Amino acid sequence: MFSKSCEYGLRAVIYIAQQTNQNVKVSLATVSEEINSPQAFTGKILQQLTKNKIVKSIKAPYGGFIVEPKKMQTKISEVVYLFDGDNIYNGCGLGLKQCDANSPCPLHYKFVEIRNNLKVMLESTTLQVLVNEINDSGVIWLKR
Amino acid sequence: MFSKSCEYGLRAVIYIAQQTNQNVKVSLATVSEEINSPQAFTGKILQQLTKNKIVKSIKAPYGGFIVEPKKMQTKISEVVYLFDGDNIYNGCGLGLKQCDANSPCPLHYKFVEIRNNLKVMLESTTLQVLVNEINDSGVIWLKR
DNA sequence: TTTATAAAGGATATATTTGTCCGTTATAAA
DNA sequence: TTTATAACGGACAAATATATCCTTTATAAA
Repeated sequence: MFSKSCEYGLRAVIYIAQQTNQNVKVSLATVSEEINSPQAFTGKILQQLTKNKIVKSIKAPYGGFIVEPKKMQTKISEVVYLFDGDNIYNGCGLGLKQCDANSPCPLHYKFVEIRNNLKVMLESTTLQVLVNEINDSGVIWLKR
Repeated sequence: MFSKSCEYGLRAVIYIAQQTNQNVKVSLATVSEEINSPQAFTGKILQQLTKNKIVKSIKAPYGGFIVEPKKMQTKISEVVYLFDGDNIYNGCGLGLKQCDANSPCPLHYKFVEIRNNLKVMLESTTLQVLVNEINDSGVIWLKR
């Protein structure tokens, strides 16, 4: 479904958001450990999230990553877009460049609903929403 | 969503099924031309479809590929499974190995419905269904 | 039986994704 | 001001996906 980069990116940002919500700043080492991802590669992922202002990095001793309050409104779709673009919910299921109601591929109409559900889900789910749900349930599963 | 191999595989098998339905046997050259895919690579794809009995190849002058009548009941999910496995509708959206109702990732429940819709769609759509729809609409868009 | 045709399949090439290594940079704390 | 820490970023490596080339094999038709 998503690329590895995107999966790691989503797990990382959700983890950081949840830790920020507990007033905890987390280092790369901690993130990669807690989401079970390769550390150096996760470093690159976090750089992308930082450049795009989705997370904030503190470059210093006792530094690390946080999600600033206003960025808790970040939609999951923005994170997905950063790593994988919008092909997953806007592209043709059979890989055609041009595929719409005017010249639909044989699976076009069957895909429309599914892809739209996915899009709506990704666009209606913010980091804050996920953090709240995690807080309510008490457990966070991001590493197995 | 799907790999290139899977996209080519789906386009190819749909095209061949539709041509078989018109009593036309098609060569690799024709298939790759009509679905706009690289010929040699498409050859490998067709070999996989042949080995898995989804299409039948006739290795001879004036040979080519057809979909045998009983294979018109092949589900799209079988083709997808052949190339991409079932991760797309059975795997965790965040890439966790273990993710279910007992230990759900933060997106688990939001994904359940979407992935299930996809699964149902792929499992309820047969080549015959698509060929009928193509025949009804009169046009087949598989190459742009 | 010979020949021409088209698929099969092995070897290889290219591109992209995933992943690592290591020196550089910023900065908090001593 | 010095030092230790943790992110940054460039170069490189490995794995996988995508794609090509060319020889071999099967067989229909002449």
